[in-house]
Amino acid sequence: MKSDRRPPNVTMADVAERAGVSRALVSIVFRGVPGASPATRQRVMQAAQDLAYRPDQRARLLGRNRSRTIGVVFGLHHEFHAELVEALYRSVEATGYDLALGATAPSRDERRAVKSLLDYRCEALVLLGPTLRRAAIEELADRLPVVVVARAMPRTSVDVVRTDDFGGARMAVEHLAGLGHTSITHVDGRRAPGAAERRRGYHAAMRDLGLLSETRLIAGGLTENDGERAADDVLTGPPTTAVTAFNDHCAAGLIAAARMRGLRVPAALSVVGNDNSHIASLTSVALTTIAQDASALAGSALGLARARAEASPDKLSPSEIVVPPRLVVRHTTAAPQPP
Amino acid sequence: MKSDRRPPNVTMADVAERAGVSRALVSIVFRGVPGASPATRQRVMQAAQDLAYRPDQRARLLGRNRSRTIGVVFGLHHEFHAELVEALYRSVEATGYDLALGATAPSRDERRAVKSLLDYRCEALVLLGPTLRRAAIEELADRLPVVVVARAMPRTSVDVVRTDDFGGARMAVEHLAGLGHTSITHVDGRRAPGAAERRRGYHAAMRDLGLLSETRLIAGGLTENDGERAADDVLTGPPTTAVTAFNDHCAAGLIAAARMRGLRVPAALSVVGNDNSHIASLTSVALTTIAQDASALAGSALGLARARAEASPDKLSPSEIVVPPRLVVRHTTAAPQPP
DNA sequence: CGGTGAGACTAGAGCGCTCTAGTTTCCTGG
DNA sequence: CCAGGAAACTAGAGCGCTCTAGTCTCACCG
Repeated sequence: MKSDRRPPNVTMADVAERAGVSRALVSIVFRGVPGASPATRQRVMQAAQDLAYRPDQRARLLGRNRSRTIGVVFGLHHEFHAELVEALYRSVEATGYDLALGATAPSRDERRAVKSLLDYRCEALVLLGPTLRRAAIEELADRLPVVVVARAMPRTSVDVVRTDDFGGARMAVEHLAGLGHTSITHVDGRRAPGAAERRRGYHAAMRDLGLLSETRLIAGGLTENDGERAADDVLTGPPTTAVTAFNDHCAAGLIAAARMRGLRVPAALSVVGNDNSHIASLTSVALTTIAQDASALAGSALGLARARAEASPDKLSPSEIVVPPRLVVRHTTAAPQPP
Repeated sequence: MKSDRRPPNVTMADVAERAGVSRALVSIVFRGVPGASPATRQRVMQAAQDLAYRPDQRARLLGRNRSRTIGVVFGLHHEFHAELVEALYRSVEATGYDLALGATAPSRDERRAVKSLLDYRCEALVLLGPTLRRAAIEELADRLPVVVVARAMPRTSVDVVRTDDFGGARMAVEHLAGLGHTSITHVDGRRAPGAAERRRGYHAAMRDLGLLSETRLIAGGLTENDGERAADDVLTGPPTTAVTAFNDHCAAGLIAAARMRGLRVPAALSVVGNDNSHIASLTSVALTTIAQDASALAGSALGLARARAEASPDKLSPSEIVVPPRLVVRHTTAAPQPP
């Protein structure tokens, strides 16, 4: 089957010649705009098929002076970003826009990713959980529309789409309270992005449930190790029957440490995570957690990006879209053991 | 700071004018080829800086009739692919090539990813663990150079870069034998890609160690659940002190089930996984496993892709590069408990 | 039956680069 | 003092598309 590989690229002119029409007509047909008779359309398509013609994307973009491309900066190793990217692909489908991916990793920082995307003349940038300095993001937003996803940026000039972390934390507490728990502890994420919001949500929920006196806050972190360390603090001191953790990893570490001490989860200790990471769905963990709505986040982000790309600069004032999270009940929460 | 956003794109001509030279000279400077005096070079660079000029990538690619772009198809949710992509970015750095990412996900299949990459006129395609039919891949390889990574494709016309699964399985067994284990069981991956190789490696190692009579093969799978199920078979029947599992997830499930039964790992049962997935490095799992060398795989893949992109078609015969894996010792393996 | 206008189609000028084939400048050696 | 040649620089034709401003055809209407 080693046929004529790499034929001297088939271009529009070739198709035009074979179909016996002008190049412009081929363009019309391929863009699907009016201006060609059905018969001709058919003929052109046939010719294109015969020659295995595919329009050159680069040239298209160059020609019409819009790239119709939206750049997405995402963390290669960040599993939730993967979900967001997938959702973005789905959302972009019907819009006529294209996605260009710029990956971020320990060995490749966001500036690099942004730069290469800029070189391809994206019309807008969607930054997933950017760690860039606020000023850097705003500077970027001076050059092209920027949408920040999954990071709170209070009082900024860029668009933000994020999950309601405050509400999510509240949901976790309410779920536990609903099961009958009263002494509910929060293991927080210290200074991690979102940690403050979740802490506040926890607090507000406890207050509203009349459990203010039971409020107990423990410094945690983002990793399993943080969770394990926090277990010491949780399990000593006043007895607690339930914990909401900053995220799933922290929760998993906590659970592992608790079980190591012979504590049964959820019988003796209920735990709610946050993020619905892959780890939460592992059957050996089966963590009850708060899930973010990737589709909604992606859809909103794309909507904003397009709106700005199409609007004349600075016509729209920056908006913040807050998406509600969802409680996913698995097997780490149960009614408290009768004493 | 809402300055003049979206300035009517600054082009090469603008830079040329400001520097008082021809467009061609600007091109020379930006391509870094000889033909400009240091003084001029300096002047042009300054002008470019003043205008915040960045060459339009699309136009560059169109102009020189080579895209110098290598397409990479990867699975968004496949964590090892993330590592490979990162390594590819590192490898591509110094080559003057660029990477274009095409993501694959449950809702976006490989054909889609390949198609969009093709539209950007990549010069070669690197497919990470493709699930495409063999025929589809070979057909693709008729159109442009294709390198398949992390999938064995015996007797094919495309280049393949993969890890030595046979050797990896052998390493796992030898590690266990070195610790003093003799009754070593293998929980396999049934028909999963790579499973057969690993099974064979296990077998060969057992034979070479004179442990053929201890050989015990149990049907497993790729998931945690498969591992949990396999635990039943492993723990009933003839006593086993060590297990090599098809992959880390299967191993983790096995360990969880074993611990659930009160069996101590590694004291009573040593377990070796395979792949060095994220889950293996979790402190609550800390799985001894076999790691693939992402850098080597990426480097080789890129090398092949470039070689083919540069060579005249079909000059090179297809090659298969097999990269040795590496044993990562964590805390699920130890010497067998004295009886 | 000439005028009109919609529909089908084309010529050709970009888009922002690259690159070949020059032209100009200036040094060097005979 | 000039031939020769390298180095510095420029003109202009692409690359493969899009899109504006046409031209041509032909049905339809007053």
